[in-house]
Amino acid sequence: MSLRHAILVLLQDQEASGYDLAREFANSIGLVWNATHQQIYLELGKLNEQDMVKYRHIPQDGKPDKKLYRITEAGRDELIRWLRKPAAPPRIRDAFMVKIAGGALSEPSAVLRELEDQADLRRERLSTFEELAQALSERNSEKDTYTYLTLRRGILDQRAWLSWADEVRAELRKREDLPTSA
Amino acid sequence: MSLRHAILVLLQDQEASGYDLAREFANSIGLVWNATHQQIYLELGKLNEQDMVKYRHIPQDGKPDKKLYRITEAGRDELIRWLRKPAAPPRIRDAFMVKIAGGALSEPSAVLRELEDQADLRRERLSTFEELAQALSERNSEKDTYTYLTLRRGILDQRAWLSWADEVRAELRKREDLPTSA
DNA sequence: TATTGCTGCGCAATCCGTTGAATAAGTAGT
DNA sequence: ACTACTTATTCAACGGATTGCGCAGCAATA
Repeated sequence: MSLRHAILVLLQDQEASGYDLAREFANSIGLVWNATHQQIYLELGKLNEQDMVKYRHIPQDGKPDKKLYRITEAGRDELIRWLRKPAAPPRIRDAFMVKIAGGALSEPSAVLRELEDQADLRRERLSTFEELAQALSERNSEKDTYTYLTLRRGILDQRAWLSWADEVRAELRKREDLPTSA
Repeated sequence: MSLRHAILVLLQDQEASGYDLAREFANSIGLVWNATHQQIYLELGKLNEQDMVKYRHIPQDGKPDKKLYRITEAGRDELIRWLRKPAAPPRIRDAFMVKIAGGALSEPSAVLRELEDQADLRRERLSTFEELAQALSERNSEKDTYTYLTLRRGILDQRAWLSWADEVRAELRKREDLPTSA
């Protein structure tokens, strides 16, 4: 349960609205933790009650008003406290992998089709991450090290997935056009 | 929400009790989806209500009675239907990665310590998977192909993580003993 | 002109998941 | 003899997460 901490990490160096955070969860931090806007607004509400964040109300015209949140001392303390204690290993929940495990029930060609869809996604992410990492490493500021390392994780992960996909492709093509064993 | 489907996949070729399934979730399929026994019993209850599975009540002496579940026609249909429709991309929730992203607040030495703990876990898993994959590829039966591919995924994943860890180590050692930028 | 999309916030219902506990009897170890 | 673990199932409470909906107005596109 550390959506709260992911939010606090993001608020560490910027003031942001719930909407801003939602966008960041879709991008940068989304690589590491994701959440919908409903969850984020809810959690911001709780964090506010607990004085971990506070906000300024910003009236806008043309657009709806917004609340710009920033982290408080108490929030930073909580974050540091959390950073100190060991994290539980991530729980794994990959529906596509469940499909592979149960793949004997499908036709190889159907599995291959979905594999390619997933591979497209991964390739897209890979190039996004690579571009971002490139940009970061050029202006080599001290502070971005951790963002860079996070991106590297994403990059290595996509590459690993794609080479696994190569293996699956090779394996399934042998079986394609053969009758299903179901 | 496809714990149900993971269960159906497991019941595809064996009759099993909730307890059996729980053990399998801790091992083989746990690599791909995990669940506690409470969840499994609950889901089996629901699946039973919906006639996707049925059970035989087996009285035992010495041990508590058990219910041996098997998949029904309706269950198999549901599974096939699910296999056909594209899977949503997995949601990512990795607390350790959130820590890296917010790492500027911690001391590098603390991050390194936790990195090594995680790395130990990964190395352990890696060798388990490698042994299992080895065993599977020796008795090369048609049917195990999918299990093998699932294991390969686990193997490549652990390796990718470990080489990422090498990068982190190299990067953080530069910063070790330097004052925190917080 | 109608539709879609973006900015921005929020509620309510429901479902999924975790934690903790209870029951019950056998077996293995100190 | 006592403790701990394994087999086997289930309940209760809570909190996290998803889905669906609603409001509101502006900009751009079809």
